[in-house]
Amino acid sequence: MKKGEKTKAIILETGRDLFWKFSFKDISVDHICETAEVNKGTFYRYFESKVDLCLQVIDHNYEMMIKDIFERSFSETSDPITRYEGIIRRIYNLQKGFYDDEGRCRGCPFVNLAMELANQEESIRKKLNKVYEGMIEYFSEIYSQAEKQGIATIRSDKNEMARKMLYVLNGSLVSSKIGKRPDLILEVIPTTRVLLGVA
Amino acid sequence: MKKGEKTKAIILETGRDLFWKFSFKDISVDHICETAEVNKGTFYRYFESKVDLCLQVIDHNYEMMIKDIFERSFSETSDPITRYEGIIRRIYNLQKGFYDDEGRCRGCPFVNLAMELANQEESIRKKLNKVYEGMIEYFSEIYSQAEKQGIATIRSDKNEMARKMLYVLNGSLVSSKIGKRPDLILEVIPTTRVLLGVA
Amino acid sequence: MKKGEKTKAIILETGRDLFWKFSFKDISVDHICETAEVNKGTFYRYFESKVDLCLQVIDHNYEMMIKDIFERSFSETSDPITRYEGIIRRIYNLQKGFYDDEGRCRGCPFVNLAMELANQEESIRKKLNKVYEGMIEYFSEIYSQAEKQGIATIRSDKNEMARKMLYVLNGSLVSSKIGKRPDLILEVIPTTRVLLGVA
Amino acid sequence: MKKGEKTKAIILETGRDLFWKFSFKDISVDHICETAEVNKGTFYRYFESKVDLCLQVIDHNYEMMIKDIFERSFSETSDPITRYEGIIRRIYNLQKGFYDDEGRCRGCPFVNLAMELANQEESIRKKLNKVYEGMIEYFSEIYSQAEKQGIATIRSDKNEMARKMLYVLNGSLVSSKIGKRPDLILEVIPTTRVLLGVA
DNA sequence: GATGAATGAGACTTCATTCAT
DNA sequence: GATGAATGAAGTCTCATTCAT
Repeated sequence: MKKGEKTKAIILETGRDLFWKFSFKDISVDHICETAEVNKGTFYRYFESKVDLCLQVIDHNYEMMIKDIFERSFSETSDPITRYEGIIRRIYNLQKGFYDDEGRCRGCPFVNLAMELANQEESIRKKLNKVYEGMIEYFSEIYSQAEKQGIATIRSDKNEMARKMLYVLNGSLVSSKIGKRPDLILEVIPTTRVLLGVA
Repeated sequence: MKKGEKTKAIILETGRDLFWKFSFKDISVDHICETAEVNKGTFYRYFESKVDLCLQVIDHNYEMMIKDIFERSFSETSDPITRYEGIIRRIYNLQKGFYDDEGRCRGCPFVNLAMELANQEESIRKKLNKVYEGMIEYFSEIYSQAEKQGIATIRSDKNEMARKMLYVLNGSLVSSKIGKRPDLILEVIPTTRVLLGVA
Repeated sequence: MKKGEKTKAIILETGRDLFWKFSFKDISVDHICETAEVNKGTFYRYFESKVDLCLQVIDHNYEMMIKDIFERSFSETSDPITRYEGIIRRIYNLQKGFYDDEGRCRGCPFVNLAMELANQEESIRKKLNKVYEGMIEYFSEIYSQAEKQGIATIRSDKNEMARKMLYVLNGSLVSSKIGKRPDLILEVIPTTRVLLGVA
Repeated sequence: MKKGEKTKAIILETGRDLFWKFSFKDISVDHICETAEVNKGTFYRYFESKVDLCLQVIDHNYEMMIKDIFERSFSETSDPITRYEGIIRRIYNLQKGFYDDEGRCRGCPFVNLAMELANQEESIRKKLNKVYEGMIEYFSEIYSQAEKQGIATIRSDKNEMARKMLYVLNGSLVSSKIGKRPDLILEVIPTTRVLLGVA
């Protein structure tokens, strides 16, 4: 890794952390630069604008989520329900970690940005929409398998079912943030069992 | 209504509209004053700060939601499922209206503010938490009745069930905003039927 | 004059002075505010942007030029040639004053801004174009009278002749600034006599 | 031409083009480097500073003007009036070309820089002053010949007459830029005929 | 000989809030 | 009771230049 790449990576990681912990509008470029210990000119050498950083942060978060949460859960087992529980448990562990460290849940980095910016920054809204399409594919896969194997007894269009699974998850993340209650995320597991018709 | 009260009401309504249409940070006090056609000095006569306005906007939104959405749906019928569908349909109509007028869904005014500010403005987070406790009481009531009447076949702690109903609703509002798809809100109805175990 | 008007007038006069003495790009809003002893927020209360100030400065300069140079010269006499000489002499006196005070000629405030900004700020170019149309009307009037009275022996379209008179004047202002030689402006008088065919 | 010389020539030509098309302050060193496709370090290897580049651009422009406009017009004929007309026509053609390509006249590269920088960058002012002294020599020569040959009937100090010829030319270049009217430059020809007293 | 990285000052502009009338 | 004026901190972003390879 060259020097420049390292600098960019530090800025990216700093933005990722601060935007998630607080919000997009609450964090200034100055703040990011101070935290990352880089010059403001350097920031704009690597990112066209604050929004551009945000866009790249979303990409970065997406890649990490897929790798550390979805793919890891998938690689552990081939049972779709266990896979799903692995995903939720990992999300819970993350928020529980934030809660223990910071006294509050950070919530979903995608939902946070979406609610803050979707109606003002079209580029961000579009990217977040694609993020959720990606997640829906994973959920869709889980449902398909569960349905094929007779574990899930409820018949549905697989994308529609995946969307519903997403509603439950995102809704619980919202509540856990508002209520400072990471435990609520665990309620997603039995809820989704009912949704899929798993005994 | 006295002149002063009227002025305050105009500011409150303007804040309600703009914070919802855009976001808290995107709307400046200047912008509110220009739109409401009041002087900046006047603003600070009626509201201690921008956050104070926001707090009162939340109260106002809550009152309107209870009156226009929940109570109206309750007064129409005594059937719990029909009541629930009335609530969702009213929420859908609202977002559909925004979509037709503005080309996008505004999303839930409480979720929006929560995701934007919960981790920075504790006073706002607390108030939003109470808002959802209020909503949960309504959902709890619906479930209790449905369960008592044998319409809902799934047994659960009523508050837990109400929370799950909220997850589905809030999750769908998030997705409808990100995807500019008000129709997704209607998916809440069948989803919740499954959750409650309604035939 | 109300307080606000006074503040605006101070900013306007400061901008007029600094833009003329230096240039548009060399003078920052900060610099103007410090010189005018007003807060930056106050600046933007009265002017939408730096370009907006510049536009109003041009208007202000134009009004002053018409009043103090053209109208005054016209009111002194009815002889067109004497009127013209009055105009040039007043312009010379102005630049001579700058030269004595500051060691250099400021040049024409309109030509300066035009050369600096015409190809980047269309709004400024357009306004400056109108300024010169205004000046051409005065020169046109002078020529018309001189021609009617038989003082000017050269026949020409009056607007074309006025434009030529403007070329000589503006050209001399350019040279006086580049050469730090206010005296060159006085050469305009005999030059224009030849142009008009005045004995 | 060695590689280094070539690199320097590219930067010089890029600066020449951009400073003329826009202005000195509007063009950043970054912009020049990107357009010239050279590294910023390389820029500062060949030029001490942005002002240094500007100084060399002026020299370069001067050499090109002398060669392509003045010398070429002189070599075509020995008649002083035809020579003069050749100069003006070439200047017109240049501006007409800019107008056709870019929708506007660039104006005189010397006048542009002078009005923008004369009062802030003494080194640039001085160099521009010398440029005009050079031009005056050519005009002086034209007048001398015309006067000697009896073509020009007006008696004058030759340098003074040359200065006046310059005023007309520069003034028309200013007007053509402000008015986006390259045709105005052609008015210089009859104007100067009157000035010289050519039948 | 050339490159990419870094710097710090400063650009224009907006903010929530307070003060004086 | 209400208005317009003023404030200073902070916002995003660009600049000419230098440094370390």
